[in-house]
Amino acid sequence: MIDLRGIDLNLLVSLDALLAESNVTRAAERLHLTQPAVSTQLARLRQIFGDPLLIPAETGRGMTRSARALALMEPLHAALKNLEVVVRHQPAFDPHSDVRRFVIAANDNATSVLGLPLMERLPELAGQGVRIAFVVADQPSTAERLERGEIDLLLGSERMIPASMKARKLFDERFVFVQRKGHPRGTTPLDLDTYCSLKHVLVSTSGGSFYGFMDEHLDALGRARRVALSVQHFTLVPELLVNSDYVSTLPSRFAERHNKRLDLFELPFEARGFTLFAAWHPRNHVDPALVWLRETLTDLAAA
DNA sequence: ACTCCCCAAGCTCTATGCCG
DNA sequence: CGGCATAGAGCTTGGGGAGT
Repeated sequence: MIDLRGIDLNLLVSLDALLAESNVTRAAERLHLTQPAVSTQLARLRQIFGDPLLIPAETGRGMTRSARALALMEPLHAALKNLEVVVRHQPAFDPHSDVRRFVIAANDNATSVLGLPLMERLPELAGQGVRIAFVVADQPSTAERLERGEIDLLLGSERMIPASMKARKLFDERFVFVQRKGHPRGTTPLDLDTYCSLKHVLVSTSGGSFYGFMDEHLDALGRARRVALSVQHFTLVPELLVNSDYVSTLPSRFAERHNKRLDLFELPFEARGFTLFAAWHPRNHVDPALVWLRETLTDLAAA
């Protein structure tokens, strides 16, 4: 049972403006009310919360948010935004004028192939108000963080997507073989014997493993390769390869981003690829800001 | 169920006090 | 002086109770 007796929800809208402005007069302008009206609202809010919320600064100019006020800012704003979505169903999102922070969880492959293009093009796609934080998708807490609203969007392959989330396919991915430009192997097409004889760098996103998808495929063929190094981050591999004779097997889009320094070859055996998805909490399905973000990423994935 | 009326609440504005 | 708080007067709005 939700009990909000005695609380005028419009007061919370005023509080949202007060906390954003830290200034009664400017909050009043924003709310299309007079300064005394908002001042009395602030007095009522102080009563309700049992906290000064805004404290007049020592200098006599400006006000400072109390600790309680600071803690309230984000959740209150998010709650009011959610409420607006429910009530109005579709408040428009304008990336060029609206203020919004997005948190995207992804491994460094997805961050490289989708995040970097997004970051590079952000200045033309959105205004100063749109900021994006990329965070590591660390299973299994990702699902909980999506649930709590700490993460807006998860980029990952099918096995990373919690069943309770909505998801959209971004693209199919396949693996390619990579070696540095000028590698002593030469640039002829790769055969299975050569592949197995080279020293491989494996990306183990869970960390520490020397046995990956490719090794499963080789197993099935009754073959094996030499995995000399295991790293947890895709982004380390190009640097490692250009300064050595190590080779690797990488997702093709990631490899293409480094084609100035690395040569790409088809694998000498059939290897299963994967599909990259964007996933989000069902409550955000109609949030226009997240609809925009998903559309933008889908466009970039298709480009 | 509907209408009418009263009252409380909250808005407006102006004026003014207070504080650094 | 700038900015917030408060007071008083007048107005509108909406809820609740009483009467039909």
